[in-house]
Amino acid sequence: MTGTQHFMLDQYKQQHPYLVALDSIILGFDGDNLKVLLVKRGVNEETWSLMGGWLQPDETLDRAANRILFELTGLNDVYLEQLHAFGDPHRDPITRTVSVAYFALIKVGTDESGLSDAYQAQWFSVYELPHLLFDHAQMIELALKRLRYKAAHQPIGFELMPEKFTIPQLKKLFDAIYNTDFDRRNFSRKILSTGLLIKLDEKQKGFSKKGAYYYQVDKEKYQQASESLLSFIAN
Amino acid sequence: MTGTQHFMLDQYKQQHPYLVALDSIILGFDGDNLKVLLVKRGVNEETWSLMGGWLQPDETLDRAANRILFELTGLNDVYLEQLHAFGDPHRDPITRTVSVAYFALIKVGTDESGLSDAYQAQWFSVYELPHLLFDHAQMIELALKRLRYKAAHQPIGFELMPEKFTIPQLKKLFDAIYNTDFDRRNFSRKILSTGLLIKLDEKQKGFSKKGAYYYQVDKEKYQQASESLLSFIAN
DNA sequence: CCAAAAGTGTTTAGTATACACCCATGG
DNA sequence: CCATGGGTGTATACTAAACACTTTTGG
Repeated sequence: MTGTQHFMLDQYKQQHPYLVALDSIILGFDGDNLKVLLVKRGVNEETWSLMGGWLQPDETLDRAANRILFELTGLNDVYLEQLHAFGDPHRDPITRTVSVAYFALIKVGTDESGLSDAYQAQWFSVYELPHLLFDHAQMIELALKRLRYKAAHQPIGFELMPEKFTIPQLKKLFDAIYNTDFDRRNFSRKILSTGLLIKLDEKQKGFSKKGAYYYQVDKEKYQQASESLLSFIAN
Repeated sequence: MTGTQHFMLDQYKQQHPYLVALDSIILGFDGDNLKVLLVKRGVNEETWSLMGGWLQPDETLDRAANRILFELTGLNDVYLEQLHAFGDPHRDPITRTVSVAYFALIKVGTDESGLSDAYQAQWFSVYELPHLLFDHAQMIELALKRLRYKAAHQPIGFELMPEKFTIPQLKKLFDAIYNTDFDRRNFSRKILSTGLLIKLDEKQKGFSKKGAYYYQVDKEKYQQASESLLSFIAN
């Protein structure tokens, strides 16, 4: 037994360790456009970067991603899921790094105050990105694909909406995600048929003359729907 | 510039590096059941393991996964895609290791001869697994979820079939994947309506009295379909 | 009172499900 | 000649897409 263990340890010792980073694609919706939150890197004035950090010895990957997200946004209960591990030997020119990318969906406007000043964070339209560090552009692209895919199959879109929202607002989100223009009437019917929305007695004022009813997500049903779908879908 | 660079290097030097492993969930179909290929670990006679290995300094993750798969199976052109990164601090009790899991779909029976003897590999039904190393059971479970999900949305199932196959055989595969019993007639129509299959002039003999026609995948159309779907779906 | 946005209804086409029926052939 | 598995057809129910019409209200 001890012999075997020693043999194993030797096997392990021969291997090269690498730094493991986490990068988060933080997506938000401002009412018109799908946005991604980027931070400024000291390296180059014109290079932006995803929010990232290093994996610490006592952390799981999920936990590390949550910690890093919290450091920037001050938010804790955020939709966050692992996207993909990136490990090109030259992706980081300084040293070999494997980065596990996560994507987060947050409700913009809910609480911008939590945004840490330390990182000089800024929202960018996902269709007009600045020059990005390393393979971060690739990561964002993949995150968008995943979002599009998932939003079509599960009620993930609500994660990007505020607590109260109108159907026309929700349609705008889907239009932005798919970069298209859904039929107002069919969209409304389809969304309501999920039974996940609760109609409130309050109408939106100031935008349109008639005013649209506010809705909120039926958290219980949403939970169930997410679970039944998530157990079926990967992750 | 050099100042900045030095600063960055210091930042990097403070970080802890970890071993990065790759583990492959190799799935196959023997005509009746969905199987996973496991190897015996020296540690314990009764513990089996996924085929795995270490990330080498010059490799991308995909390349490393392919290499490791080749070492075991001798196969090169195999469906292989990244599944998920696993990084629990205690998943490997010997040392902290982050493992990037891949899942592979191979055509069983095509060429068993390539299987390296060095690893004592064996096929297990995915519904009757032995005791597994670390978090490998979890990895297999996730791979199955992903397979179920993907097979429902893209023509990925063919990767598990031999070059020539009959519709009833393909139905058996889908029955095995979903652990259900699809309607023979509707299944046939649905599959054929994809236009991805080419009917051959040959019938299967020995199994049924009438004999079922063999089909093969229309590689060109399959390629297109995969691309259009893959560009939409994550990864 | 009208323009603009919101909400409801209807028609039509396409797809999925369930099931009935015929075909081919080895024993 | 019939049991068994393979192949084709059809009636019905859903679901999705396209589009017309009515409602509300600020200016």
